[in-house]
Amino acid sequence: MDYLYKRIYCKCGGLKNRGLQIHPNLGISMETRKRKKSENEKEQGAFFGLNQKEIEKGKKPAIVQSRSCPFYKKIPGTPFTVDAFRYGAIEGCSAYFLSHFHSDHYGGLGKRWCHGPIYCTSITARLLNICLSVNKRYICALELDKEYEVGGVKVMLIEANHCPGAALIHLRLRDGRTYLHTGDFRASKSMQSHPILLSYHVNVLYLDTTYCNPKYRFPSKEEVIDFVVRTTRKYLQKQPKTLIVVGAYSIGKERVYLAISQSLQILPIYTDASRRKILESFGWSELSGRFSNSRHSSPLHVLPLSFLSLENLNKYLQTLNQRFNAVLAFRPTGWTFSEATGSKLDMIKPTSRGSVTIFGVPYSEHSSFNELRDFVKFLRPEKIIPTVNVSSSGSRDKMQALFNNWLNS
DNA sequence: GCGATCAGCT
DNA sequence: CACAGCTGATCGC
Repeated sequence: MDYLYKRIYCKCGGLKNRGLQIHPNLGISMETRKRKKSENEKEQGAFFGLNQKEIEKGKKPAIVQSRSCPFYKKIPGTPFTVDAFRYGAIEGCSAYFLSHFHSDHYGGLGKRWCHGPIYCTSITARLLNICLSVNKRYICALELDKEYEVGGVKVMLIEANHCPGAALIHLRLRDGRTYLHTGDFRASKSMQSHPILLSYHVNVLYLDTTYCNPKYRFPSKEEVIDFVVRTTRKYLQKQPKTLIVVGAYSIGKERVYLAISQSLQILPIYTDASRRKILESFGWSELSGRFSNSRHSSPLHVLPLSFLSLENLNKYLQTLNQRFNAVLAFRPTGWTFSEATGSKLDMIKPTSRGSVTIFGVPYSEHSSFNELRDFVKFLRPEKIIPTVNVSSSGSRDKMQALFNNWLNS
């Protein structure tokens, strides 16, 4: 058991950052590395800030130090960047915003960060300290829904409905212009009643366009949670000695297991020490009060998503010697290929073998296509700068055509 | 050995 | 598929 546990999901903090400080001498050696052939290599190079010479030589932006910060991470007219920590010191940037604590956004942060103050929510601030050992003197925690002045700009962080600590960044410049950077977010109707979004017209919107394609339709979080709870109840009725497992990678998806714990009164939630420490740092009493140290006495376990295979879960079940005789696992992923919409959730077919059953559920922490469209139509910004799916001109053009359509109808 | 990075993978 | 990592290889120190 210990072997399985340590090897598969307890590696020194499990959730620790792998990407750290840029090294000044990483240059030449990287060029020898294998590279993926790409048709629009040249175009990508230009987009990601390689100079023309480098592009003509066929260089990819593999060298961190020579790769410059893409334009969409810089906020014009301000000394700010957003989620830009992997480019060393950025010229003209005196305040580095971090929208939320996921590695593709905080990449480059670590104990040696020294390029300037990092502005984020208090949950994200605690995670920077706990997980990445970022020097406290660089961390500036801002409360949600409170206006601050930073470098002559009025700043407000707004709940992003993504992972814990994720924020939208609302900026009001001295010249009267208003910008909104969504970081990663899931747009919702309730966001549309936020006072600051109702008070100021947004000139430029930096938008999380992860699912900016009509094929991305999925149910609300509430519908998925309801499905998970109903399914759990059904399995427990049939087999009371079922172990419930919820997969998760770093932070995010907490509501899924919290809802199971709350609605089924199977109080204790078991997870490993490193994840527990992180979850407790959120300061959510309804969650922190439910943890158990004992794998054997808790019927609800939170395990790394990568661990959720039929084989692993079957082994895991064996290690809990007789306490449980079946496993019901949920794999909350952004989007499932199966066309599971709100009304079709019950059509989701699990994979199962022996006494292990795994359900993939479309619990998304990004906006669906329709949610994105409704949010943009509500804001009616003059300009939209997508921050995701920007590496190919094809997808950029497609998105721009959609934006034009939304704003002109 | 250790930290940092990337391609490849899921 | 796409998310948000994880793994192994490799490099510099």
